[in-house]
Amino acid sequence: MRSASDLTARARIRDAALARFGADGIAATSVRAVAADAGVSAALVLHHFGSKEGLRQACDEYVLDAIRAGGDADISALGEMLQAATPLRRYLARALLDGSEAATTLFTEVVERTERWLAQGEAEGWVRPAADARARAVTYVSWLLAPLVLGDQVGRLLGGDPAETATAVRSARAGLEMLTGGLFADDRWLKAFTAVDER
Amino acid sequence: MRSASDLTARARIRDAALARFGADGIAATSVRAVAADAGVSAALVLHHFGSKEGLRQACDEYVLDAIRAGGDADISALGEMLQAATPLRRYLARALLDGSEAATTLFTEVVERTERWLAQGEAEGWVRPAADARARAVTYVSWLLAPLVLGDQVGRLLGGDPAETATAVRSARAGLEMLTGGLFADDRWLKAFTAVDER
DNA sequence: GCGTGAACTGAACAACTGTTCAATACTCTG
DNA sequence: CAGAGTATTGAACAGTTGTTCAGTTCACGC
Repeated sequence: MRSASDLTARARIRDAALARFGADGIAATSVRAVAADAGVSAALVLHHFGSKEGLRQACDEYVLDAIRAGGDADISALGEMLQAATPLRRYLARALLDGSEAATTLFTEVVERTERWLAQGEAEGWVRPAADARARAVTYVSWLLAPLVLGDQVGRLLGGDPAETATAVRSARAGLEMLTGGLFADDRWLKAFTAVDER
Repeated sequence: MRSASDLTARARIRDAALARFGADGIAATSVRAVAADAGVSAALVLHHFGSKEGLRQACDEYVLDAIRAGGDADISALGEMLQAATPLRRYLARALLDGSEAATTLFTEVVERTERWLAQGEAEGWVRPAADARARAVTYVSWLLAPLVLGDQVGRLLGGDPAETATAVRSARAGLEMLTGGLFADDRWLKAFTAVDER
């Protein structure tokens, strides 16, 4: 963990913004609050990033780069990456909900990578065939991101110790079990859903 | 669909707040904006709800009641309920992320109801046994809520037509298939995860 | 009709917002 | 050392924020 003082002011501001934006939301965070966290004046924030919107975009790009840098290997790397960097996680969750441009790009990228990955698995026999490959990829990715976005709620009900890694692992394992063996032993719900859907 | 003018001013304000809070976030929404949407003065909003925070709590309670009223039968009823009421959905997603008291209560309630439901299914043989029943229930609920919270992203990649019901159904079906048959045909990922976890 | 209380309003207030600007401190190049 | 350019600041700005308040309109029981 790097200390706050050896970073350039610009980087300190960006980190402070990332944390504040993630914790309280962008609209609820003032430029002055970010400046105070970074130990600089509000004017300097604007000097470096032009405007609050510019600061937000800088955060977007930083998160995007950070995830792209770590996530080239496979999907699980992205998961580990996100588990490690809590402020990043929170910010990303907000960005996804607010529909920022960077978040939209990221979501699209991850979905497409996942769709290819699942198609490959299907060809090699370790992924079951799907009726709607696109919908499956989208749903799978949103499931991957769910504990991230709802991290506070999930963490609270699974022990809620500050070291979130343990609870994240517990949740990930439960998810993997459902995806491996299935949750339902027969297709009663699938049938019921189909029946309702055809109406 | 009820028209805006037959409602009491208080109800109109609450509905306007629900929509605005959900669309833009609470911090980004001003009391004056809500008042304008409801066709009243800003002072009247404060007269009825005391403060902006009071207005938020009223929204919380309203959402909680609306969901409780419809969701007593089983889980799928909650799903349909949420699909129908888009403004409610959006507001709930924000509330879950912000960790409001009502959202926390709701999440806890749903998890506990789900855990009992899954335990019953396990006893009756239509749900596969789980190593960690609690973690499974929490994860399952967060998966249920994922397309809700990430609705904009999911909708965009699955056609994005304004009638969101169609895409929601598509996503729900893909999810149900994964939960019924499983996604992975063998346990390679589960084994890999266990191996990493034990380190 | 009359009064009483609720619904409702416009104007005002202090605090805070993002942003600008002139001025100062700092760091490196020539 | 001179100077150019960057980093950094405090003070000020116009606009918006949540909230207050005195006053007006309205409906209804006596």
